Amino acid sequence: MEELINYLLQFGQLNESQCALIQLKAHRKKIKKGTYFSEAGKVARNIGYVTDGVFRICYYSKTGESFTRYFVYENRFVADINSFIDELPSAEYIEAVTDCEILVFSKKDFTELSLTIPGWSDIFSKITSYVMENKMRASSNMLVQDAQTRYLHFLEHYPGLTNRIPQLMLASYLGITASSLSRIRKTIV
Amino acid sequence: MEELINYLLQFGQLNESQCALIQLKAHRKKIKKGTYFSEAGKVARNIGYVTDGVFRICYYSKTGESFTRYFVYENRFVADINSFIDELPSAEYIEAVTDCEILVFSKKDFTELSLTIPGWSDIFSKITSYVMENKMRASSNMLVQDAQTRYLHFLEHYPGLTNRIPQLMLASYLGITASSLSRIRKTIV
DNA sequence: ATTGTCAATTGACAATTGCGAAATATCATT
DNA sequence: AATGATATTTCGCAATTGTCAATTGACAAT
Repeated sequence: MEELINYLLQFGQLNESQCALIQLKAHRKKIKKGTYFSEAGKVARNIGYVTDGVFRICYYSKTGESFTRYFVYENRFVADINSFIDELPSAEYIEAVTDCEILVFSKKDFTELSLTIPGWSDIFSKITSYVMENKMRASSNMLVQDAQTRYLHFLEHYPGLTNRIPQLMLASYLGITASSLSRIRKTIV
Repeated sequence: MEELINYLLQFGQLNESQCALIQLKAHRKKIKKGTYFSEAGKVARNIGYVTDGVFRICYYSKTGESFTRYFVYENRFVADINSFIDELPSAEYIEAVTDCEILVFSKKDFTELSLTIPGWSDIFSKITSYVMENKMRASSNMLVQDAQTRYLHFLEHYPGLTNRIPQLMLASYLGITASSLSRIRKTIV
């Protein structure tokens, strides 16, 4: 809970009573591995702050194959932000890759905080643009690197995450097949 | 100028006097082909709305090779938004691929509009998250498609743009070499 | 017309990665 | 411990793409 506050304070100012109010609105929730926090086609009713576990944001091809856009883990917000803010249908699925624990804010409470706390919206637009910019840069960088470079970069940037996610999901994030990833791992280790 | 207002109105509400104020703050500026609107390492002092021409957002490798992250053309905003908002050094270059004309807002005028027009900030955070989400989805999609599919998708999504940009830049956006792009074009046409 | 410059194409070859199938490994359940 | 389900590794081969070098094309300056 403290971590949530510290995270928010990186992006703007909040006094003690505002922090207390935020903590009142945040509710703990567990999400079982393999289930979805949010689904494509449905409006995202909640935004979550991950306190434990790993999610992946993914979509499916016509043939049912899944592709991982990115992972979200401890001390980051997880949500389809455009769906949540404008109440539009989500474009993607948010799947719990491990058993997860999050602090959820409902749309109603989130809106209430926007009205009560000046700067709340600003904090979130900063978080959103900062995080998205990084995600975009990451996948744009990957496009011009070979598979091994992408894998090494992942190891370096997300140490420990490799052991928490299935290789097939990592492969689909890296834009390669599970076989390829397996070959690469062999040459590295 | 009308197009700017229409664009903004897609993301929020503005009354007539607010629109007039915005138009007062927007200044026409020409940017010559091959020059930079914004440079890596420098703080972005302006945000631009493209009325004519094509920009590319790019970066350079140690060896001087350039990589194109994405293109921005008519009726879209162009800026390193995180640099502009938080006055941090830019991460990338914004280069005029053709001769360009833009409507610029200085940081000072932009801030003034934020204070004068309630909702101005909201409009921009919506534009930012909407646009970035799309950029991110685009490059994430590209990662799992082969080069020809990426090229066809580009043709379909940005009709006419191919003829306005050098193939080398398009290739670096698609994440392939100029040779590869040339071969692909040959098989298509 | 000629030259120079830069962009785009082409070709030969090498390296990377995908594909499909089979073999192992891992893990949960009984 | 045995079973079954799923994940991962491995293999051979095919397809894609990169690299490097040479050629061609377009266009401006002389």
